[in-house]
Amino acid sequence: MINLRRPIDTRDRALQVARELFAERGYRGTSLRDIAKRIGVKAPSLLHHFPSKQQLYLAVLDQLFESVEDATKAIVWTHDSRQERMRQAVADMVDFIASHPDLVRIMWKEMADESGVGRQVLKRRLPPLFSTAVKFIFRGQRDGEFRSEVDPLHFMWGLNAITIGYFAISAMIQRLWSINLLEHAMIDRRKRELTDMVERTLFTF
Amino acid sequence: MINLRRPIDTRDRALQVARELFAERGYRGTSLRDIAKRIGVKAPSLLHHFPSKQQLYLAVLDQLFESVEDATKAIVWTHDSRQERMRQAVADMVDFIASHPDLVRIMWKEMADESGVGRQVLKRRLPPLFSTAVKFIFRGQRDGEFRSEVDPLHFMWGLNAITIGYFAISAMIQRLWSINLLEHAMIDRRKRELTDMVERTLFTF
DNA sequence: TTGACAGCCTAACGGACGTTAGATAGATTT
DNA sequence: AAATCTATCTAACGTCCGTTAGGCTGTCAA
Repeated sequence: MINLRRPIDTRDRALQVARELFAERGYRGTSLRDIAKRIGVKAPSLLHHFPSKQQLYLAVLDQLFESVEDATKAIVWTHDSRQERMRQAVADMVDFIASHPDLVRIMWKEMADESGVGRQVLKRRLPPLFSTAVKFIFRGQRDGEFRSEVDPLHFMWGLNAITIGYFAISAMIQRLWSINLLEHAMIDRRKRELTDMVERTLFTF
Repeated sequence: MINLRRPIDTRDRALQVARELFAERGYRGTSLRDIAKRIGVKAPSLLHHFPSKQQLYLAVLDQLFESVEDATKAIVWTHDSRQERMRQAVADMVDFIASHPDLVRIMWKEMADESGVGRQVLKRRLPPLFSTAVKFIFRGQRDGEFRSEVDPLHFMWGLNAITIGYFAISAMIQRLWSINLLEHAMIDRRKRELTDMVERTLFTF
């Protein structure tokens, strides 16, 4: 009989499908059998590639954080003013988030969940991301480009809520108002709204 | 033997404990046995008061929406300018949310979840709440108090994310930065930040 | 006084889940 | 050619879950 198995594929497909399902239904709402079925494989086969369901989830989470960290690194190195770089960062952030809808939903579920499986991963990988942004804002304040009465960390928590949180509920908005926040026009509008907000609350003029 | 049972209590206690646990661990992460144990009762006894776990959850959700609707009604009827009423509404909203931490977390989980049990409840009760706010902003725009280039519905989604979303992750912030967002000083700060933001992005001066 | 009922209990059912054991078959290495 | 390894399978185990059946007991109305 012809060999229909493509060994290396299964692991990658598992990561991809797991990401989709975890984003949609959460960790507890997704069974290994669900993931396996969508790949066209039986559940125990997944445990050949990952030691447990929990480890599979953590692998997904790690992959997401890596793409976030890559995106973050890509933002920082330009020679514009800090105000211009901030504007650009917000726009890039929206683009990135909009093109990774699964990421936003998993990340947000993990942040909002108290009994989350990924607590350790968040504890390790989230503070450095915020720290980078906080330092950036702090330097801007020192140089008089950003308002000094703004608390950088609080500002970032708010910005986090209004970008990630905003898109995390896009599925509900689609259901209730039949408006797709991930559409091109909507993303552009959101970019403008957020940039405006950041300019008005953070920038000195 | 003395009768230690206080019949009416159990139902109320169940609603209260269920609200706490659903907020903390989500619908799927909370079992009837968990809820029952915390009340000091066995699981099947809960089904004497509620026909199923799902109905218990929906009862919790209904209760939450009622308190939100009550709070909303309390805001509207003053005779100040719309700008002043908006400022007041934001402050009241923060106070309300901070004093109902369970509400925020359940509501947010429900909004972010695609397979949520409470979809129907949200579909019925969320749009009217937003509609009230949207009409208010719309009238303010007509009278020149609010910027006309702001889209009221988008603005409200953003405001929703930055208030509810912000507090929904307070447990994580406590864990990662040892800062309690629900403390008095933090709530006041948040009130000021949000009022500032709303003034700067929505108000005409 | 008695019968209905409310509120709890124990026991257990059926199903879903994560996981393990062990077999099989093709690919790779020796 | 033989041995080993890799990726899958089937079968099943133990656990947890929501829910049901049925029994007990104290309360209260007729």
